[in-house]
Amino acid sequence: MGIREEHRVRMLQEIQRATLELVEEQGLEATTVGEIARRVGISERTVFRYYASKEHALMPGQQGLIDALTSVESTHVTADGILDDLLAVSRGLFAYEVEQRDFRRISRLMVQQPEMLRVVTQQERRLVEALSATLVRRGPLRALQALLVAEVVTATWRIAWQSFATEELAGVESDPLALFDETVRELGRLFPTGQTPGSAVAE
Amino acid sequence: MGIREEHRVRMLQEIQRATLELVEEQGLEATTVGEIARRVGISERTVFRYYASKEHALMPGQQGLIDALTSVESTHVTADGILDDLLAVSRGLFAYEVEQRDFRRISRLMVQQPEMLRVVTQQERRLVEALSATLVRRGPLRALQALLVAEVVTATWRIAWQSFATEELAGVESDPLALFDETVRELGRLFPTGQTPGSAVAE
DNA sequence: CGAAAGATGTCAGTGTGTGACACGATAGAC
DNA sequence: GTCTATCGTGTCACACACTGACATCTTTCG
Repeated sequence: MGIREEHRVRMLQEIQRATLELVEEQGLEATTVGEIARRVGISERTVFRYYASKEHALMPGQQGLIDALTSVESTHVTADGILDDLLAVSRGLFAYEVEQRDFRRISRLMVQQPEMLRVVTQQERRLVEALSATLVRRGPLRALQALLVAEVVTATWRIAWQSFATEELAGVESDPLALFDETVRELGRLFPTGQTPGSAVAE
Repeated sequence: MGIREEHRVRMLQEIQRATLELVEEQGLEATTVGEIARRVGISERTVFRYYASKEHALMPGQQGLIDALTSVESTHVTADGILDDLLAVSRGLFAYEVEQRDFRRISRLMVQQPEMLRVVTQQERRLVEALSATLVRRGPLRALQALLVAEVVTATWRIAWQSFATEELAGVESDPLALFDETVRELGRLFPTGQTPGSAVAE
């Protein structure tokens, strides 16, 4: 594809860049689509032709994470085995993403502006849906298991990210891999025996 | 408090009832605040004086769950012990809630209209924030642990709820307690040994 | 009773998001 | 290289979700 595809990619980038700048300057709420359009030099209408909403312009979505996770071909047949594989891929991608400039900028925003966490979790819904659907379709997992695995992977990613963002803003230059591992480790510690808790208690 | 408080409670109920009806009839997107107002017989402006948004009118929030969980005084000092206590309380509340009429109606909507799941998870953000904040404030848990516990409790509730809703819509009349227990059990099975997975893999 | 506080409707305004149309630019056929 | 279908863009009109301000009526409480 020639000029057209090229132009489209550039526009997507320009709009995202402008949005990111404005949100850093004024916050998400205070930034209007009109301002974004003006900064890029296009009409408001055109912004919506590239991104479905302000939020999408800011954070086009975990498409990379979705693609990576839904294309994992696990050799395991148990839920915990598949989870391990997915976490391993997430771990690698996390270490890579964390080096990207925009990822860090969004991390900062996530800690500074609580509204941003809403946007992140919102986008992650798509990941949970896509991943659990994939797992059910081609795996030996039941719907409940697939959903649990997808939610755990997503939550792990988000919490590791959030922790990283918090530490970094506090001035600590931490190792992303170590932080991801610690998140997974602590998560595992929540289930020491695999027993069902609370069965004896009622309301 | 006399007439005023009484009237306020009634208005809250009436608006919620009207919203629920309309969303059942037409879906969330298709239902406008104007319609809600008209059905109750009040002005559009007044609807917003009772609920911050259409979504809040439909589902005033897991306030019950938030209150119940943030007031749990656990005797345990480890993350997994506290998690057990919180899950036990959730379990009891789940069994109770599931008997409520509106809870079932919302359950049905959750399965039928995918947009609804967005609303639910949205509302649950407040729960995660409130719960993790409480755990950090008065518990021996580090921020990361508190966040993990809060996310796990929330996800468990949501998944159990979702499973229940799915089964019920499929015609299966299932035992909510058993379903909640199964969700917790499967979750525990995802972490059989507590080892850190994937440490050897990179991207 | 009378004054302060609260609830409601109306009105005007901002911001998001969508459909329709016209116009200019590009791509591929010839 | 022209010609035509397709695509990108701006403009306009519109629907809907909210918000602030004001006037009016009602409840509360001294």
